[in-house]
Amino acid sequence: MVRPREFDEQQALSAAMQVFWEKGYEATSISDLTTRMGIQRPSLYAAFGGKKELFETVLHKYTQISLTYIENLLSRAPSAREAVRIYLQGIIEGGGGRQTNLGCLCINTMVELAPHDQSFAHLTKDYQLRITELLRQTIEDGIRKGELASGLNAVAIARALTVSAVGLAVTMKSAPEHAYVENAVTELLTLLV
Amino acid sequence: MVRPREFDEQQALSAAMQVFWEKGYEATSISDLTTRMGIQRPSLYAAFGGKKELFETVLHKYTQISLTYIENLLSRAPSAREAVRIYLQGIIEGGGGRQTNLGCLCINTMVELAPHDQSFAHLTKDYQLRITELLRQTIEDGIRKGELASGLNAVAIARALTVSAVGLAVTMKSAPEHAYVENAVTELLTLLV
DNA sequence: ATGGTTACATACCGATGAGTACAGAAAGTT
DNA sequence: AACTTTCTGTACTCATCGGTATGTAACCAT
Repeated sequence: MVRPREFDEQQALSAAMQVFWEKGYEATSISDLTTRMGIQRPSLYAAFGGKKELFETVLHKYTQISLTYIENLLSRAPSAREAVRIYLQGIIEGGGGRQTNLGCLCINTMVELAPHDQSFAHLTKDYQLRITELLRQTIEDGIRKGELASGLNAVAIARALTVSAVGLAVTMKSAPEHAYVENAVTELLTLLV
Repeated sequence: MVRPREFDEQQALSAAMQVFWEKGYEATSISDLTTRMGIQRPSLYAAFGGKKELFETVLHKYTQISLTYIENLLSRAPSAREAVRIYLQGIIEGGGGRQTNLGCLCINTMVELAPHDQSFAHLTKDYQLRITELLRQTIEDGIRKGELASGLNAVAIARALTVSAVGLAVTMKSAPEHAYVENAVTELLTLLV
């Protein structure tokens, strides 16, 4: 009813996302966050609860954005194979607000926090399953349209590609040779033949 | 010349490896280390330099052990395809001292530290390249022996499989369904057909 | 304009972080 | 047995951690 927030919550969340993305959860301090979010300490606690709660909110926002982005990417592609190629290529080149060598926030979280926190294990696993589901639909559409061989096991391929996409996102963090990852992607696409 | 160390350095390093493996670099404190290594704070600094130096030593030891283990695994398998299958299966089941849901220390490091530290980026990338090289040799041996089709692109397949192996190790950290990863591995093995 | 409420900003809290000084204990050498 | 050297263990430093108390400024309804 009185005195509205002076900062935009979504904008602050985006800033927090950037910081967690760059530094990881443990290495990010509250001071890092308040500086980049442009707000004061007590405001952070009042608006977002605390470091862990803020991170959960940030991660949730990230998965929403990321999955929507991937869904659009896949559905707008001219063919099933192109869809998968564009998706994997995007991981290499960092499309959709990604910075290549920072990988995927959700995958980073899977590595850092999933083994120690059940809720993060569940959240990150769920993210991965949703990607698999999107890929499965893309592949099945391709089969239905006659672009892909009817004998393909859409579920198995979607799972293999998801695992590979995770590996690709992680590999990017070590700044690999361009030819290395391009080559891997090309080979992975033969799963669709 | 006088008073030898009261602790075994290699044993202490193994203990430190365990801790870093479980908690990651940032989340591990010196107290965590000294407790599990069974030594006192100043002994740690005297013997290993400091947290970062200790971690570098630990990571070096880890890559040595891991690569030797993988090399043996691949070379002892009855066939090229079996070799790759056993390797990927090992990631799922946690062979060779691995604990499944902790993933691979070197891959964890790639995620946590590679983007912020050039030396770790190099070290982890090198680890990955060595695995690729081992896989390439295995595949080429298979082709030479007639187990695998002569038209296969050994380099590309080795790269794709390495990326997938990385993804698999990461995926394991979120405690996925057994069928999910088994399925993915089976599908990935079709790259060798 | 004013009262009641909420956000902001400074300054602080205890706990813990990495790293070290220093004294006492143990070993090899003579 | 005494001396020198190195390791061990306690206790400390200073910085920073996550989180909070408190006073002040800003807003809205009346």
